[in-house]
Amino acid sequence: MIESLKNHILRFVSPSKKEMEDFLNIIESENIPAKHYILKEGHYCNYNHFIVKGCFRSFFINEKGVEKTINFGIEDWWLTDFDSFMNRTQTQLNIQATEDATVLKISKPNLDMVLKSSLEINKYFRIILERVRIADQRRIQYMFNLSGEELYNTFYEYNPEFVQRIPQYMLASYLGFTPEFLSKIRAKKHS
Amino acid sequence: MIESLKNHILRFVSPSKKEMEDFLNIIESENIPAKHYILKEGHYCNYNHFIVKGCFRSFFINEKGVEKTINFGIEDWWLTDFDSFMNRTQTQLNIQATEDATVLKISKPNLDMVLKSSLEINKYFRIILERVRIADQRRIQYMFNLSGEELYNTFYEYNPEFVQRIPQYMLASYLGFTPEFLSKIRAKKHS
DNA sequence: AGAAAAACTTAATCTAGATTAAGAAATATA
DNA sequence: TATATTTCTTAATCTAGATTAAGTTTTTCT
Repeated sequence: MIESLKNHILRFVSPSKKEMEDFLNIIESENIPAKHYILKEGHYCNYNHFIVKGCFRSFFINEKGVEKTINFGIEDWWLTDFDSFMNRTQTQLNIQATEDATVLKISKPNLDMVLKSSLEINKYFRIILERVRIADQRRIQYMFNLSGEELYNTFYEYNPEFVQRIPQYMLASYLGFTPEFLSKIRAKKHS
Repeated sequence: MIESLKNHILRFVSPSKKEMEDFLNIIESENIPAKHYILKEGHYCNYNHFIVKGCFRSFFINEKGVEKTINFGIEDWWLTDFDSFMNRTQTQLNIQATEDATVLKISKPNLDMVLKSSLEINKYFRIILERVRIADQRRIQYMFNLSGEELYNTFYEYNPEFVQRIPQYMLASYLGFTPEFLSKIRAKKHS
């Protein structure tokens, strides 16, 4: 199971045997049943999670009580609230499994320890973050420039299988509009 | 002038004398007059830029010909199109100085060379990217949850001096609405 | 200093998407 | 296999912000 993380690392960097072992040794694993949380508003985010199997969403609840989904995570993604994790602040986010899931996780002190001295693990996280940055920028660009309907069509085009995997109201929330509006879009599309 | 980059690095990491020198040695510098570009749509983004003095905006031009500002950069920020820079693809972005500016810049091959072996410089960019990630996530969260008026007020609250520094139409574009709407907000506020 | 260009304002009209509400399907649970 | 819960749909009404267009103010350049 830890193999999936090992393989992911090897896709990007080439640690020595010792470097890899030192890193994998401080990884913990956990099974999360569907609908359970790995992070809840008001708590401290103590782990960065690598998703081995399953799907998660991170969302916050606004002042009107509406859930706003800001990210999804699936297999081979790292998921955390960086703000809370790095700055040791209380999180405003909830991270919930949308289906039965397995994660590997690493605590802040353990991660700090490895990052203090391991060149390749630093490289690994730097590269991951570069890719995340590209994805975030692209998302911001889309949000600015596309209508709701275009956002849905674009998302569907690039992630057809994923759309089947989650309830529509979560996708609507992620794309920045209401579930009712998503229904409208789909009705239009299939007519 | 390269002192400002050196100081920035020392705020986050502790390279050896040699590590710092090797890095600073491959940095180039450039003065950019107001309105000039350091990146233009269709070109390859060959540099990551560290802003010593001045202000830049990165924007793309949509199919209707409207400029959409997706980022600003000021003193002590790194600015590039990561997608183009990392993946060696043609950029869709323009990066323009909004006032006379000075940048330090590093080419992709030179940066790759340093990152291959320097632990501290890898750490440095990893930490920068973690902070960028936090900012991006916060921005997405705001964009989802705040009205145009709230976005402006929040931005103004946290960056009062910066609002004076750029034309309003750029800020409107960055916040995701039209300059006319920003005028409306301000008229309301000052009445 | 004067002309041209760039930036900002105001106001009327229009529209994408929100809101509200009610019912229908689908899924989970006993 | 019935009941409860969750998810999805439809439709009427409403609103934040876009669009268009014209005029004004500010900045830049010669």
